[in-house]
Amino acid sequence: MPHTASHGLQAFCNKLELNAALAPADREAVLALPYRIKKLRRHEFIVREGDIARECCVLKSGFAIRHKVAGNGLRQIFSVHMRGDAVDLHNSLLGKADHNIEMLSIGEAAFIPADAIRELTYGYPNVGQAMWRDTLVDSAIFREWTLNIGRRDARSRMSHMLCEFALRLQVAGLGNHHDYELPMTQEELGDALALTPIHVSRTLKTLEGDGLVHRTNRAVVIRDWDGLAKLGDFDPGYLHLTGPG
Amino acid sequence: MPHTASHGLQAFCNKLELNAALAPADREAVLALPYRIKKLRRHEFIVREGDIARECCVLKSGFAIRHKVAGNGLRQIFSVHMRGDAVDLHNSLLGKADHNIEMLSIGEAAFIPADAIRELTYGYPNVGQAMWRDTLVDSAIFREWTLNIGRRDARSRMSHMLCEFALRLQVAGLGNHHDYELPMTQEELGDALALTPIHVSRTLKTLEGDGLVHRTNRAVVIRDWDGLAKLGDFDPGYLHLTGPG
DNA sequence: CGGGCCGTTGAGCGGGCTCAAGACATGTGG
DNA sequence: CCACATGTCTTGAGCCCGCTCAACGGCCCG
Repeated sequence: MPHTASHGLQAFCNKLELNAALAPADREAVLALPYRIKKLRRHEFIVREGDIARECCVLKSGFAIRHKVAGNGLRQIFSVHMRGDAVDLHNSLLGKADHNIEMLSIGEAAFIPADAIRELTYGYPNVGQAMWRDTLVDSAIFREWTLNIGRRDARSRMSHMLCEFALRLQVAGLGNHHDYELPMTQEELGDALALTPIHVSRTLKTLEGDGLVHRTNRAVVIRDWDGLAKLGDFDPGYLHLTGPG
Repeated sequence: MPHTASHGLQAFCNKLELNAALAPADREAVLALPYRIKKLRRHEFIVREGDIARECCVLKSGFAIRHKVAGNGLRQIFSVHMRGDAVDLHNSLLGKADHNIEMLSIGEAAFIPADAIRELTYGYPNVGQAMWRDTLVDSAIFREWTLNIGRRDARSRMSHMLCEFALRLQVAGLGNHHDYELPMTQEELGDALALTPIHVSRTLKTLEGDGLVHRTNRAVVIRDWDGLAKLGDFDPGYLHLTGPG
């Protein structure tokens, strides 16, 4: 799998190839998509709920989150995205955005006109399939988060999420099972897990006390993968990392 | 919009037309898909987690749920499906199912080979777009449920779900804003809302006491739509009922 | 050196859970 | 027709996980 990130869409193309076999012509067509690169600040919104999304954004570096704010002011983060993720295929194909996408860190992204994506799927159905499948994997992750929030207690919830990030970051070439950067504050962790930041702090403390993980600055060190996966009830099947079939 | 349900895939076709403009040839191609009709019993599983899904199932009548059971034995329902819903485009295109689909009531469904779906999208990209969009709307509903479970209290959660069902059933031609059948037990409502059945009972009681809804047997009567929608923090935007753009 | 931002710690509260019992429908077979 | 089992809903009492409110400490960066 090529890892050269010189081209703005290379990481995206790599990710699509995990989803479906692409012919050389398919790959060229993806890399030939028109796009512009934009630098993004921390906390900058890429899409806001209610926007008509005319562009689709692929992350080149940095981290972003999907989220929505309920009427009572509480925020729920739905997913965390990293290099190579097409961060708003959802919003751009649905028309009107139903949630926000916000940068978690500084970064760079490629913006592709939504029409160009649509046309690409007409001419290159393999690529269309791969992108469709990519959004289906996102769906599977949403479901697992629902299960996580609805049916697991704070310690399990946290463990599960840390395991998921470990695997996804490894696949994206940004770390390994045991050690990765994660630029999230405890408040942001809380909004992802539906916990208060205070309880996030206490929960992490007990996980560290049990020798499962260690967290410094904005990094995570997993000390006992098996223990963490067991506590987190973590089965990576829902990430569909092995491709179709 | 035609409502004749004589053909097994008519309701599905109607639903796709909400998502994208279909040419007559597109419509014919959908209705020409090979399928077999099967009667389904209450609690019958259509797909089980871990299955390799080779068929895609479209509901002709009855209700079905998506769900998954956590390691601690607690079940989370992700969505409820009704006539015309392609209930496992997700699983069948991802390959290995990562969740269960189970009938909530008796019903009938059309089973279409997954390969036929895939080929259809190659020959009829408009149909492919419409199906992709359909799964994206499912995604949006998953996200809203995550928000609902993570960030709203029991009364709001219940109100929100009852509002969602009212609108979706109306679009499917199965009721109206104020009055619809919903064959779910309180235990099933609890598994959808991440509440215990006991608390579901108490919550419904207080909503009835406030004159918002009335529930009998397996039906729902909404007495005060505005009040229920306000309490449930319900904004139907995420259902994307107005089509693309 | 001051002011955000972030993380920690403590004390008390409360929404939803647990456990338990009972009410009320169904259906089923005798 | 009743006896009984099963599934569903209700009600009560007590408890606990995670929340709220509040204060403090560390850190970075101007």
